[in-house]
Amino acid sequence: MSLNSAFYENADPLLLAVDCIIFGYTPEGLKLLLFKRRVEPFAGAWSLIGSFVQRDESVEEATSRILEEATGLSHIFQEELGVFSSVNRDPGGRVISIAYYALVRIQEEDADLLALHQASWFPVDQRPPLILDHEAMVVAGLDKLRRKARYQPLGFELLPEKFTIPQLRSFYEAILQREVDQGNFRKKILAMGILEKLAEKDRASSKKGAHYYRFDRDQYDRQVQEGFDFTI
Amino acid sequence: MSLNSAFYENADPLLLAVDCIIFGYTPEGLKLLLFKRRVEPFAGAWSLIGSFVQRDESVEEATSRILEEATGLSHIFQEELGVFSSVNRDPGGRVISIAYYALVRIQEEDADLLALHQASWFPVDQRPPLILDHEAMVVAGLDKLRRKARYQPLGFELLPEKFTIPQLRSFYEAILQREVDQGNFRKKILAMGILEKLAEKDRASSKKGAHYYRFDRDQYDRQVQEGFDFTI
DNA sequence: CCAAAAGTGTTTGCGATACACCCATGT
DNA sequence: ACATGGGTGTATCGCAAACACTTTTGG
Repeated sequence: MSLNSAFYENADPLLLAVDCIIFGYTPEGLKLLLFKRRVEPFAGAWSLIGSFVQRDESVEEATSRILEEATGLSHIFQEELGVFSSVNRDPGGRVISIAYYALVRIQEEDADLLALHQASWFPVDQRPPLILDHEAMVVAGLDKLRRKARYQPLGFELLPEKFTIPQLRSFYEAILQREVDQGNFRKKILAMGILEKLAEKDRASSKKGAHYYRFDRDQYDRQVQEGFDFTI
Repeated sequence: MSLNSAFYENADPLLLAVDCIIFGYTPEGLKLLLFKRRVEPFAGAWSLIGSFVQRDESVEEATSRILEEATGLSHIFQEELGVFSSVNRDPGGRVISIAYYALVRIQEEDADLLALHQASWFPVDQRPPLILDHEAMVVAGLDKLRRKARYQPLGFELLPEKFTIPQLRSFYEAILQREVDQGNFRKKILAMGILEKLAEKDRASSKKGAHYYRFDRDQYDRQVQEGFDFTI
């Protein structure tokens, strides 16, 4: 170890956890993936999914591990939200938690896994009471998602691979919580040059049918390189 | 303890630290407060100031404690920057660090304390090599400060209580790293209605003299309440 | 009276908003 | 043929950017 390990040995060891706010989206609105807690205290209550950070992994790796265990998906969008560290936040022990939010396409996760974990998608504004300070985490996550979606292309993590302009507009109406003008939205988003138009049309919601588009991440990255601003 | 304490007892305890990126500002530009490290490994090298989080304090409290110990000031602006948790980031032990950035008025801190801690202010673009991953923390802090100062009134934490419009403009030129038009800047910032004009003038930098102003936080908070956007 | 910085006024152009209008098609 | 949602075009307003101009005062 080090030449002066007393410095390290005199420090208080703590438990460090990660809790994940997993967001999804359907045409009905934003959703939140919640889990029935299995351990005391508060066994049986609704909770975010979480885990302790292990000695041999970084916090990001712990988050990826948790997300993959819970949904069966890897490479999920994840970003740190904040540290929750009140001394008495967890009656079970002195645990400091790093909250992450994650974005998943609701169709893609493994239904059996969700059942196994006793997990359910809730509309964000109809969420049940949550354990510990998880409600505060969700509020912070919602706030961050709503702010950030305005100037970063987070929506494309939540929508299906293929989507129509009206669907994308509905998503932003849900996020921004206000109406968005059809024509202006279409012109603006297409002018960015980051959507690839597909031949296929969606005929489910109108007789004329709406063209499907796909997010072109390479093009987006190139635009950003040139100082382009995504803001909706 | 809990009914199922095995859940907690089987977890790996870790050391949690806080490291502070302390920014200051002088007319010459942005400054960074660095410290000579006293303990091995890397004793004698330049470092951010930090400390382990103790069992009986939150991470925010630990940060305030560190900042007060280092500068003699309380109620310093502080905000979390990110978690640094690579498994091998610290050869001294398995330490996960939460980086905070803090903003102080350079005149106000206690000079004796700085000497006691072997601390010095460095121009941000002339900083020495730093221990561990502190260089990455500084880069992240600079990035966050530069982004955030554009749409949050962080500048007023760094400038003296009283400042002139030209001084404020110089600050934003340093932050944004580009020239800012005099006339337009003055009109915009005054139109926000968050500056209080003082009778006194600064005659140091011109014969005509420039009026001093003071940031009116109450007015700012009221404006924000009404959906006002600060963006420079 | 002139240089130098503070401070004011004027013009211009682009982008956001509002909204009118045209298109395609299943019933 | 018409209702319905997709898609296009156009007028307007506000505001940021550029920049010319006026003010003040010490040397």
